Amino acid sequence: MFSADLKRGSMELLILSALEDGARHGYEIGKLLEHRSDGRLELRVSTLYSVLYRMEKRGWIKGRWVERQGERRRCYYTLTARGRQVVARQRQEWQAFSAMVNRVIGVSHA
Amino acid sequence: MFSADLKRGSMELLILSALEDGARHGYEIGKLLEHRSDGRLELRVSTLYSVLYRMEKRGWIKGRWVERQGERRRCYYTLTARGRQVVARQRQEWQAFSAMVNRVIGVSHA
DNA sequence: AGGCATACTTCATCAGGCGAAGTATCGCGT
DNA sequence: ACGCGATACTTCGCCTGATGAAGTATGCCT
Repeated sequence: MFSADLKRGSMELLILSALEDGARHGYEIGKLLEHRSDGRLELRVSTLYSVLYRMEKRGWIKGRWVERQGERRRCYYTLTARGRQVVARQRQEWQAFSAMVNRVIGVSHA
Repeated sequence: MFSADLKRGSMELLILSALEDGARHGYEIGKLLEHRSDGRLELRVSTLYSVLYRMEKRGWIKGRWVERQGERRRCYYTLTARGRQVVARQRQEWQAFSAMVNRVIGVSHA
């Protein structure tokens, strides 16, 4: 629904924010974010997993494979200490940025 | 100051919004946006002009060269009818998007 | 004359979201 | 038993758009 370019700067933050209240696996993160946005945010699987792999490689999150009887294999991700710093930083940057844009594009520049 | 990825989805809108109250040339647009954002938004010249060329090719804006005695040559851009539609559409999309993100990354998901 | 601001141009690079195609398992209805 | 949709993840190549770097040229101030 929203353009890819719009999402570019915030995919990491959105995904990280889904991990703030505990471990989740990829598919779950996707569904959660779609739910939290009332279906307005659509996450493509390729995007979702590529962001997760990238963030794990950077040490922001840590994945743990869980295989149980009668369940599909899933990789549960948790935030690292570094990841917590990153999400705080990105949240702050996003809020400053969105406030700035909203102000600059706002109506009254008379 | 803000990351390139963050800016990705909003450069066009920011620049278009600078043209809503009349014709301006490239350099002027850059300075205006920097001023309106209290210096927080830094526009690179290469970005600025490439966005302008792109938008003109798409018919959102129309450039007009002005050369006067004792002045440098400047290209003044104005919004086209199509451009007015685009800026309205992009503003709406941006506002919906930023509201959605702010809500999704917001603190309380207990 | 020198230096800085003004004003625009061109081009190669790079990262990130996405489409497409694939693998595999589980549960449900018929 | 069989098909189908949902679950869950993987890989790869494409395309777009912001950027850095380098360049051109002119006007103004000292």
